[in-house]
Parts: sequence; C-alpha cells; structure tokens
Amino acid sequence: MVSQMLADGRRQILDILGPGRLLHASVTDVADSTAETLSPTHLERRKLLDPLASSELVEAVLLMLRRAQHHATLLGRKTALERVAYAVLDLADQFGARVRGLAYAEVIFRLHLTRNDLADWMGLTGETVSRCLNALKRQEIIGFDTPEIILIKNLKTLEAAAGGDRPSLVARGTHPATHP
Amino acid sequence: MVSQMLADGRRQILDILGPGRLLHASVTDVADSTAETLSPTHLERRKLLDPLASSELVEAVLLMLRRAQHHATLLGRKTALERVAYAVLDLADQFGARVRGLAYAEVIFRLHLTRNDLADWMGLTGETVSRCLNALKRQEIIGFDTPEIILIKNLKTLEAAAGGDRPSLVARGTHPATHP
DNA sequence: CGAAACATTGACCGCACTCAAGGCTGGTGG
DNA sequence: CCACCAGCCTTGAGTGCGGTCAATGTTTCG
Repeated sequence: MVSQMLADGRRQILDILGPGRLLHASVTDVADSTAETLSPTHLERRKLLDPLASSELVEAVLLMLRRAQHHATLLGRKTALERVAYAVLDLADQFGARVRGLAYAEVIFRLHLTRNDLADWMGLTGETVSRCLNALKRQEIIGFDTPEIILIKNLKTLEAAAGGDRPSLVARGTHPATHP
Repeated sequence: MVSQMLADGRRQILDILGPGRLLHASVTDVADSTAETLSPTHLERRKLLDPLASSELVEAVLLMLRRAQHHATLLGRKTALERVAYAVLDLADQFGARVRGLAYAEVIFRLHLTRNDLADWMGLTGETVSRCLNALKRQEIIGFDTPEIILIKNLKTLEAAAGGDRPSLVARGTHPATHP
C-alpha cells in the first residue's frame, strides 16, 4: 500500500500493489509518502544494470502513472457507489483467483484492507464504504459472510455499477494469480 | 491540458502543463485520454536516441507521477477552498512571473482556464470554483479585476489556505518563467 | 446592436460526512 | 472456560458541504 498523509492526519491511499507489481523508490521518497505491507509479503530487489530490468522499471512507472491518473478521475468525478464497485473490481484483478466450483463469472478474493483503508483509498469514510458494500450485497452483485472474503457474483453488473470505463490497469507481469 | 472523459460526459483534467514541461505519448495513448492546448503553444519534439533526452524523459514521467499522486490526495481528501487555493498556487508556479512594482510576495499570472476548466481539474463545479475564488478575493488573499488575470496578494496565507504541504512539483527545467 | 460564452450570485437540495449506539470477532488474562 | 476488552463492522439519525437550478451581469465578437 502506498499512501500519503496530510499534516492534520487525513490520509490518502494512492495505490494497492498486488502480486507482481513493481515499486520504485522515487514513489516513496517524496515527502509524506510511505509504503506499507497489509499482508505477509515477498519482496525481490531488481538490479538496474540489467537492461531488461530497466525496461521493466519504465513499464512499472508508467503503470503507476496510468493507475494514478485513472484514480484521480475516480476521486474527482465518481460517486461513492461507483468508487466502491471499482475498488472491488481492482482488488479482484490483482488478488482474485478463479475458483473451481464457482460459476464462470464469479471471482473470490481476500480483502487485505479494512473498511477504513478502503475509505482512505477511495476518498470516502468507513461508514460510506460499509453502506455501499452492503448495498451491493443486497443486490446480489457481491457476497460476503465474513467482512474479509469477497465473492463477486455478477461481474457484468458490478462493472456497470463501477461506471463502465475500466482499461487494463494490472501488471502484465509473469506472475500467476495465486495468492493466499 | 491532459484530461480524461467518462462515457456520460463527466470530465477530469489530470494535469496542466506549463512552459518547460514534457509530455510522453504513453500518457495520451490511454483510452479516453487526450491532450489539448489552452493557449498558443510552442512544441518541440525530443529525440529518444540521445541518452540525455532519455534521462530527461524518465524525469518527466516521474514528475507526472508525483503530480498525479499529489493530485489524487487533493481530490480525495481536501475541501473545495483548499483545492482552489492549491490550483492558484500551482498555476502561479508554472505560469507566474515576478513583476516589477509588486511587493515581494506578490505574483501575477494569466489563467488559461475557465472556471469550468478549473472545476474539472479540481473535481468541483464551476459555481463552487467561482465562490471560492471570490471568497479568497474578499479576504484580500488574491485579487482580480478581469476573471483571467490573477494576482496573489498574500502568498503565505494562500499557502495556508491550500492546506500546507506543497512539495516542489514543478519542472526543474531550464525554461525561464516568461510567458505571455 | 445582438448573440454567445463565461462569471457571479442566490435559493434549494441531496449525497456523503458526522456522531452515536450496538453487534461481532479475536485476543488476553484471571 | 469465561469475562473482559479492543478493534472493526453495521446501521440509524441528523447535518453540512458542495451540487443543481435559475436568474442576472459581464465580456467579447461578429
């Protein structure tokens, strides 16, 4: 998780990095920016000498940029429900696994964020996030028994609720989408 | 101006590029993203073969990223007045010129954006931007006789109104800050 | 002079925030 | 084993900031 903190305690989470994502120091070396883990994490250092790694780095920074700009549009112009729907979709892309026994369009994944984390990511409050998640649940679009494990029951409707436009904003990395 | 458009017409301006800023195609080649000029503009193409230009490019992309992340924090966590104050400061940094005859802390510059452009940049509406600008004007923090020419009369107070934290987010370019 | 685009201002409204109460879960110590 | 506690989630009631709608003023330009 990459986040920024304002002097008075307001926090904005800038990005959630799932398996396979790359992180460059230039992102965290800005004043008031920090990176933290939200779950047990395996980190690898990339050497910059390797030209392959260098292009990999440029790709990673450009991905961060595209995600940051898309996120800005979301924060500036989307409603609470659209934001929460989008957060679920993005986390599903990054952490989701297609599971045997689920219908084709169903995805299940573990939220590594609390409601308040989601709020600080989406520019909302924890209460609003909770209300939106439960609204989606009542509409049978998603499901959860414990607050941590989210099941997407109707992907198409969820994407519609997110407001449509969702360009591919995941790492094209070689990492398989397996994660506890 | 770099902006994104949603299917239903909502627009988010992602960044305003003043003199000396660099723009890479990867920013505009994303779906629904466009770049437009708001004033007569002089463009130069940079060759990538030159290793100097290459590092220049990486710098420019990293600047875009830092600005985008800072902007996300602004959109997600700041009030209307803070946003408008920040917009004035950022435009002053990019377009402002210290003018003879003005007090030390005074800066004057031309807004190349309408109130609605500012609104689409700051995630607000034109009416709210107008109200905030006039509030700042009533407090003698800024001044304007025509809507286009903005004078910063009290920089310190304006920075306070913007919510404080404002890391250097301008191009360290070689361009002098002269602009019509 | 007239039209179009932009800016300003006011009145009202609604979405998301605030505040508060209550429930659930997991961890700790008697 | 259970009482207690802390943290998180959920839900409701009420508020307020910023949005919406509308009227008017201003500037520009043909």
